[in-house]
Amino acid sequence: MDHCSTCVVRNRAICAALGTDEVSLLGKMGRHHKLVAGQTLIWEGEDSLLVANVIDGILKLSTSMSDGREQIVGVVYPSDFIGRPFGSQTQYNVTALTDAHVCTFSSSDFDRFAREHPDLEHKLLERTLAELDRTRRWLLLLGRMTASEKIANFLIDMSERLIRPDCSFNGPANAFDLPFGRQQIADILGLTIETVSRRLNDFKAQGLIAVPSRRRIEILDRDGLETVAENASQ
Amino acid sequence: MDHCSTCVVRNRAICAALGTDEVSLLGKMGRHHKLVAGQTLIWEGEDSLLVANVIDGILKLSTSMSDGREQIVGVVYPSDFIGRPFGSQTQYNVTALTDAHVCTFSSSDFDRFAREHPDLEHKLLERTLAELDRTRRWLLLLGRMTASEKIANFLIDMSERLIRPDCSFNGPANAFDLPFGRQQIADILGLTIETVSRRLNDFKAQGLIAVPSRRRIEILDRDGLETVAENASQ
DNA sequence: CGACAGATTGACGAAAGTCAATTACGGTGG
DNA sequence: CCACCGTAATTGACTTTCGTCAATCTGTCG
Repeated sequence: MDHCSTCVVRNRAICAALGTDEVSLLGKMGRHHKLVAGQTLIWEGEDSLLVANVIDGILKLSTSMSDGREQIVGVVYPSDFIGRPFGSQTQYNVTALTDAHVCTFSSSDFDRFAREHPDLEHKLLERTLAELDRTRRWLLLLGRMTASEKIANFLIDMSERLIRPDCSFNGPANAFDLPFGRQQIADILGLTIETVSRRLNDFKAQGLIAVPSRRRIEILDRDGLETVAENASQ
Repeated sequence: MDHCSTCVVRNRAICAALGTDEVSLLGKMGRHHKLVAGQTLIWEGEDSLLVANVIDGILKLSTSMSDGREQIVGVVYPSDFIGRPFGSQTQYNVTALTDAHVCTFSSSDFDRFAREHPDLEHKLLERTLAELDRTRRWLLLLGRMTASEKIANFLIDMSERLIRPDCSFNGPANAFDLPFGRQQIADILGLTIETVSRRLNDFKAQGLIAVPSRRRIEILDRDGLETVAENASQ
């Protein structure tokens, strides 16, 4: 009955702030959910009714305009936290990119529990601060970088963040599968799929990367890619 | 000696989470600082040595690329909190846009104090979550909006956020002074000063706004401006 | 093997950037 | 109070980048 004791993210999710007794208290409030790829867990603008831990899978946070233009504003991985505690509305959609498992809590239950457990709130604060830093760096990418710079930075970022069956050290990977299609890459970088496709081919032609299949990326010249990421003109 | 008891932001800054005794403890750790317009308080990439409350004035948070391109990633007003607690590095510059007063704390002192005062951390968490929401909405603006849409949204945002000698209710202002020059507006919106200038003139020509002096904006047709903000094509 | 979504490629257009010249504001000092 | 100066902002001509639309290709899966 107590899923937490066997939970694969027990020591990496915010639950790591809690002792055995407390985590089982929290666990009793939580519900396991399976999501299929493409399924939306939380809708933009709806009342903030639930928060969740990601157990397995990858999800996107996105906002869109009335005419359909979309911007992905965050990507979450196993052990990451989802939702807006202490707030009335969630400002973005949360959608599974792959099949996923999440552990959901009612917002009000979670908020109450968190207020009674400062260590949990502290963990949440550290995560939120880190996410804010990351998001602010993304502003520079969206506001000031060219398409080539955006894509180079994106690839480097992915090579450092994917491959996280955590634990054992593994530096930046030079070959990996993206969990995104071209449209999603475009929605992350503020570009169109055509531009993403063209610039990727440029990189291929320059020998910086190889793209053996749709979602697979192999970085052949990391230094070169990093040069493009800093300053496309060099 | 105890500045806190007379502090104008005592009840709006994160200090509002603390009782009289605790705030005076915190106050003993704080240092008053005057900044002149243009002065940088924290440099991007340097060790995170201090955090601060803004007492008076407006400051920008910004990052830049090696060739000088700059993106403003945040703007802070009186009662707002500055800096990166619980972290090793600050990821952006903090620079005064106007003459300003801040109340600074050594990061390590503040971190220790915060961990001992859950209510303070909670306040900080709520602020950080709100700032993250705001920053994520900014991603949509930078990634997916046209210049006209960006500027219309910016003006509406400003009309709602300025005019905060707080307290007394005052809805969105239809006339206000921007605390930014054209270059700074460009650095917020990911544009050039020329484009900002041209689109502002378009709005003037359409009778949406008036620009009686360099930094003054008068919104003449808020509905029209909101229409442009949502969808420039309408 | 074939169908279909996803990705690529090409031709074209539009939006924003660049560079350069001009104008206007706002502060200073006479 | 007015003239002057320097910075900031505007304006114009031109270029570049990226987006749009349409056609084609490809790999994934039934």
